[in-house]
Amino acid sequence: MRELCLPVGLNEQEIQILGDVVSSKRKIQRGGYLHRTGTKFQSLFAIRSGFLKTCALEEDGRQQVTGFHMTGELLGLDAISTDIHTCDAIALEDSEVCEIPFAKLEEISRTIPSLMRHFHKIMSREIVRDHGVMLLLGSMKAEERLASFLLNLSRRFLIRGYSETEFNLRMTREEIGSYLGLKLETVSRAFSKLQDEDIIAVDNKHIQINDLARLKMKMGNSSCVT
Amino acid sequence: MRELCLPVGLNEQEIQILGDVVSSKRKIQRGGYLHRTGTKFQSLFAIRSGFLKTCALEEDGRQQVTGFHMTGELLGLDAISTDIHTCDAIALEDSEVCEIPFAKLEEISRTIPSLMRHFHKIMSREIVRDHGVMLLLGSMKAEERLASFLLNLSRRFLIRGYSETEFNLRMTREEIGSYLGLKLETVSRAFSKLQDEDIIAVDNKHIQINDLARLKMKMGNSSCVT
DNA sequence: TATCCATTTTGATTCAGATCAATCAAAGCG
DNA sequence: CGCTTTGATTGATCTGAATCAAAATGGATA
Repeated sequence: MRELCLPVGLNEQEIQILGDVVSSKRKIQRGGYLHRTGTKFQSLFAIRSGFLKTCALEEDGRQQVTGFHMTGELLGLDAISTDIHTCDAIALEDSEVCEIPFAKLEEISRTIPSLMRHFHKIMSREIVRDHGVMLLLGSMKAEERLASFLLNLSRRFLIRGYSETEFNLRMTREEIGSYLGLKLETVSRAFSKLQDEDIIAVDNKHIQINDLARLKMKMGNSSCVT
Repeated sequence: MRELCLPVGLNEQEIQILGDVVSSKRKIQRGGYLHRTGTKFQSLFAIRSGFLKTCALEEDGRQQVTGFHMTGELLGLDAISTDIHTCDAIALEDSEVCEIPFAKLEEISRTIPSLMRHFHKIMSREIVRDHGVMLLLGSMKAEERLASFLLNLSRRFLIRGYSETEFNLRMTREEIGSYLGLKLETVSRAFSKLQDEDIIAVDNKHIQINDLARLKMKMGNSSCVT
């Protein structure tokens, strides 16, 4: 329970109540679906371990990775609006999630104000995150996007107690490209460029950040350079 | 009260309770700020009339329009996560909003389940909307983006009882460009192109859609054309 | 180990949109 | 009523990323 994203600031009894709601755990193999676009929404999913991507797909076949998700994050928020999942959630490595029946969560959040409050903050944070991606897609160049992406991963690994300068990517260049609004070749070139400048070292999926400061520079200095 | 976005499916007594919470109305002149990035978050704002834009701005000065908002929509959802507004909200025409103290909304939503449910749907819908914009920014060409934008406006005007084929834009080409991840010249050219094809008629801010069906085609056929 | 398939890298070329620049129209103002 | 400012359109040119193509690498499997 403790490792869930939700119980922040709850007391023992409240955690107990929440624990009764978070009934089942589910394992998803690498490549497996946690949920599919168009299916009925029942539950949110809290990631206990692993790594997943979410993909939106339009009627016209257009498809895009809308996010990469790791331990402690909550999936399914988009489905609340229509009770239908609006994206696929696919495991990029073997993963484990807790299923949280949404109706029950709403019910108990009525009696635990801090839970409700926290849940609202999580939804709001997702909106803020999306605005950040919109900014990235709308105004950054390829290299800036990749730098931003790597720094984002770096920070999230750090928070979870892993190295912020050395990690393995779980996704392909194509998936990164889809997320960043770039073609996979462009992603590859951007990696090579950053490596040539000794800012990072790339060995296929393994990333070593040599110079965090300069990587941060890469992200936000387009206006300064010009 | 009735025209607010929140009271969907509430009974008389519940509407009464909500009405007590939605205390003050506020008028904002064209060009005025409803709220600013970095200021303390207290309240959500329900738009009663008018038209506003929200702008995210990064530390590095980068700025982007994250949305255009009209009657019945709810502003401020992004600020719940940190209790600080993460964007500017600026009126593009004289507007009127209802202030909804968020703490009170959370409180009464505990006693009115349908209100809580509805509020969650509104937040979730915002997430879905943002994913749509991400898709647009990540995978559409200029002309497709503009078509998508016009159709979105068209639908929203229709819902509010206005013409879906004839309306006045409240924002400049530059603001449209910022929202769509394009430069203003590109927006202007895309307008001209659609006009040359007799799909729309443009007279400065006045838009007449001559062929809704073909405009929809424009939006989603990049894969078919190729 | 050899084979196959997916993934990644790199190069050459093309193209959509950015940038630079000029013109024009409408609105605000002394 | 000119004058200035702001916004919009259009043209010419440049550039970053897409596209097309080929080779290299890696992992999975027989």
